[in-house]
Amino acid sequence: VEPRTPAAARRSTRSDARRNYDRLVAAAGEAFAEHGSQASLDDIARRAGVGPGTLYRHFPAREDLIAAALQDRVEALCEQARGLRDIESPVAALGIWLRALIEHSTTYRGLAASLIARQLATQADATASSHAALRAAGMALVSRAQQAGQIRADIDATAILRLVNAIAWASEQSPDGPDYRERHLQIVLDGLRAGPAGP
Amino acid sequence: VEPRTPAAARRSTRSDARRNYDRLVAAAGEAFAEHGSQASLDDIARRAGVGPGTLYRHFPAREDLIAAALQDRVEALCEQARGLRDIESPVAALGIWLRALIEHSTTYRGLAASLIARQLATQADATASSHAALRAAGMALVSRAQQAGQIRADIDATAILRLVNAIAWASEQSPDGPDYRERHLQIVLDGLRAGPAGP
DNA sequence: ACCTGAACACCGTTCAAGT
DNA sequence: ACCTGAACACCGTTCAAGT
Repeated sequence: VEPRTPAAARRSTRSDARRNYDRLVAAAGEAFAEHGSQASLDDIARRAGVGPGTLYRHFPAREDLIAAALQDRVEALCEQARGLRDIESPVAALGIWLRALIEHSTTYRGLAASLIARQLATQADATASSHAALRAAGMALVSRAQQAGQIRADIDATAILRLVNAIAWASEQSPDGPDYRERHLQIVLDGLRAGPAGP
Repeated sequence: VEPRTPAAARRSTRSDARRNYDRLVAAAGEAFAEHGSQASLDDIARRAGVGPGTLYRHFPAREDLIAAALQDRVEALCEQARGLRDIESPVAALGIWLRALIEHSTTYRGLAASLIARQLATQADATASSHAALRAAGMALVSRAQQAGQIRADIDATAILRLVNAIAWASEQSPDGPDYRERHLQIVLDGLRAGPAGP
């Protein structure tokens, strides 16, 4: 078996494989939007008109399927991060991007817990995934703000991304979630600005 | 059927019912400690030596079983909150208690997501549960710090508890979780102190 | 090389039959 | 009043048989 990664399967020469891949990604996008990132894989295969084995062949883990369904959005976020390098204040740029990241993490219900948590905010194994670029983009923005002395330097970028992702997770817990995301982010940004000693 | 709530079943007069209740709680505590709050309910019933129907009779939802297994710890946390009313600085008292809350939320893997999130940090339906007292204790400590002008007042206590619980959740995401809990809490506390306008 | 779908293991939940 | 355990529905995952 050659194509172990979704990327390889996507580049397959066989038209039926390529077609199944696309159908699965489209079906997954619908199912995740309806039922959250824990949507039934059987149901996704059924929607796509393929057997469950075909789904597993293309996407060995649920995370791979989620990542594929999110690919366009992830690339857009990376692009936005590149554009924000030109902004005057590093901490302002960081705030804008973290806000967009929270929105991304709440694209599907359960997403913050499913995918982002592991691939965005841990040191390990995020290397091969499409979210590696997202993680790198976030870390660059954090580093820039830290080197400018605008946010505290006694915490690493990974942990900051994890905390911000936790805000996205928390916003799923309350019926009026979106209203609090902004305030939570504001509190964390203020806390990052305050420095280790406090105000 | 009379005893719908765990509390009612606990007070049952029949000795076999009472014994099964106790066995289930003990088995649940072990299983949750081993496999997290998503441990198999079938396995818990097996450990307790009862049929799955008996488990459901005593604990209609997984949350009821978790709450029962945590009852002693919850009461201890409430007791600690009462003691902290005597401390000089309201914000210092709040910090101490929130630290203990995070520790509580990480008693079992997945606990922050399972139980606390809904029963501690949402406006709705937490009334009847044993966690209602926990929620009330936390809100009192927050209010006291707000009224003393030590933390910002532009966010309600429920949302603050949700954010702090999110820290507990986040600490499960990294292998070196405990190390970052303290720093995350410090950032949030600094952000709460900073006030709406920033430093 | 890829697809299919039956098969397996596991789990949550219900309920008729017991005592 | 409570317990039991079989039964059902559903799901993730694997794999032998196909093309």
